[in-house]
Amino acid sequence: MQQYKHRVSMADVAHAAGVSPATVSRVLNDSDTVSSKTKVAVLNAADALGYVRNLGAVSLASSQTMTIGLLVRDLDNYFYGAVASCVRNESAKAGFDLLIVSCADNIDSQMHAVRCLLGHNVGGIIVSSGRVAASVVEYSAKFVPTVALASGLDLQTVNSVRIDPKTESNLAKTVAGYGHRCVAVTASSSPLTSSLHARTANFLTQLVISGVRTYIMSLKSDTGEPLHKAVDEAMEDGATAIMASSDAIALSILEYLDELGIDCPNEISVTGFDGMGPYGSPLLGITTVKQPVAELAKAAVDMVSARIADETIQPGQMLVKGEFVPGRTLGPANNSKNK
Amino acid sequence: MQQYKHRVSMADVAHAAGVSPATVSRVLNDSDTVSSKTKVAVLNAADALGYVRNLGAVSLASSQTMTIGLLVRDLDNYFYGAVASCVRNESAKAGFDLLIVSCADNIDSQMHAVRCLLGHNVGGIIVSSGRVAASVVEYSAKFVPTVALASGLDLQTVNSVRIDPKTESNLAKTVAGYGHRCVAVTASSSPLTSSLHARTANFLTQLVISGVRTYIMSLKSDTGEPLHKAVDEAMEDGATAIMASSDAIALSILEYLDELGIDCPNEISVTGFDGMGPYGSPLLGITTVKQPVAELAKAAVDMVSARIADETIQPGQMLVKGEFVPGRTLGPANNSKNK
DNA sequence: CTGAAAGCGCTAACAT
DNA sequence: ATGTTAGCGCTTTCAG
Repeated sequence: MQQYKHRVSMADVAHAAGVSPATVSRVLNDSDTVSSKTKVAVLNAADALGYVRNLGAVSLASSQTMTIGLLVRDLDNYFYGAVASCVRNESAKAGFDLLIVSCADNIDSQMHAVRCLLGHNVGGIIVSSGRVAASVVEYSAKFVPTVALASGLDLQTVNSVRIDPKTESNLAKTVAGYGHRCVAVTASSSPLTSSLHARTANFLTQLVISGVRTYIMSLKSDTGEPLHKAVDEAMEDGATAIMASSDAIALSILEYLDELGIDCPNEISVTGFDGMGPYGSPLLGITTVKQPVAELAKAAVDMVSARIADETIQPGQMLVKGEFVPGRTLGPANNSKNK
Repeated sequence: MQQYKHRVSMADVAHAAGVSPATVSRVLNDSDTVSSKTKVAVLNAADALGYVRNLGAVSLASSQTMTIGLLVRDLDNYFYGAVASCVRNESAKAGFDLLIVSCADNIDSQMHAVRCLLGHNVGGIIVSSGRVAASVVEYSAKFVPTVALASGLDLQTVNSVRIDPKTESNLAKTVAGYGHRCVAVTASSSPLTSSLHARTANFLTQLVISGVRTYIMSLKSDTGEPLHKAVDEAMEDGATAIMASSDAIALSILEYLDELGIDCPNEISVTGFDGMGPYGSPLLGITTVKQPVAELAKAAVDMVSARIADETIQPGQMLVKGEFVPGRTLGPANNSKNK
């Protein structure tokens, strides 16, 4: 534990303004039962002394809060950065402060992050990450309204906003429509995701329905050697297309194919998911789906604030539509066998 | 203000474990003066009741804190996301919780963000954004140890960690070395950045030294119409190379050139800065400089924690080296005139 | 319209 | 080794 500088307190401001602490509190809380003269005096005193409100004391005394928390696992991922950015904007509009905490890829770190948020008395928590354990989200939901944003989690106790699974099926259909008969799908394995990631599952389901042979590329990390090996194996197994569960993974795959001198999409097709920022650039030309982040964020903030305002509201689920981004990395199948 | 659910308090845990609140506090603070039997009893009770520590009350009572704050302006920017991610990892290693708040591009929002962090009793603040006003950073420094990370700000009261300006000069030299005699440099204008962004200034200085004619591309936003217009004008003015102050801007420029059917680098060269994630991809091939984010983050966290631990330490500055990334967007000059 | 006093959850002497 | 007490900065009845 470390000291932090003793700061100006409400009592100091009260003293300087020649009023009682209670009055200062009233002024700061915009109470209408204060004369405008004292209001001005207090505000001036606060300003002159450089007063900063102790939010911990405020929520301690009032059992109230104007802040919500955002838990993200990976800010080093453009998609979640964009999510955080949008969630902040929406929170601000709704009059809430947003506290963002990020965590590592293990339960302990995630639980710690949730407790940190709860410890700061957030009124609600938005969790955004496919790789946050369900138990962590459910734990959060025991204390405050919790919403899973773009997470693939489907829990009764928790609100969720995510992209319509049809968007994922449609992408799979499109791939199948290009004549691919053996398609590999990436599956990020994490100590936390016991079940298959929802997106991967949706891809697979549709591919199977479309009569396509599927191959699961199990990835321990999103980049590097393991990915290379998985790509090699998928191709050996006859896959003519790879459906990556994110643009970041798709890009890594494309880079590897480029290194190998394998032509995409003529020898093998690759699709991504997210369609954000640089990944959606026409210069990269990734065939992908653009997630409507702003819409997702707005829905998430609306949900938490509604449930904070009215405790009787039950958690609900919501789906938004993604937009197909054509790109140049998806092409007809069988070319590899023709050459 | 909104209610938040009444939670289990230390008194409840104490009661359940049949001890006094003080003992619970001792257990939670890992005091060695507690018998292992009671320790276990308390821990079990806390667990059974779902106890979550009220961090506000803790810092209120102890005037101590184990959390530091990170202020970023734009999480919707891969570079700052990466920074946030690294800062979190380093903080965790140092035993600090990290509270991240992001803000909008105006002083009010930034001041609010700093106050939010201070209000939650952070022991120190790391500010990461070129576009955060100096006054905001100095305000923060009045209360807690503050470090500017990769910001271009150079203030006495504040620590700073940034990339060595030589890295920027060297990039400019390299551009000049390719024979460019009229080079445009992007300058993001913001209500907050009164002076020129440090990076832009460093580019310009070196270009002038190298005897190159310079042209300043004033950008109101990093993308869209204004950018297009600025590119048009720079080219009309005879620029054969554009030095963008970030990869994101460079990419937007490259996309526009592509739209126009202008060949890069044969007709005009473009360089970026940051070299992170997708922007550093060989598939994009941007000639840029890679910022050592992990190193920057580590230095920043080291600085705050050192100053939190020892108040007498004076704020210092630190420079780290960036790494040149060749790419394919920088080529010899004059081609446009030859054709 | 304003002040006095109690108490939020916790820690830190001081007792024992 | 553990309990008692005061008080951190604030809000909130309750008086006036």
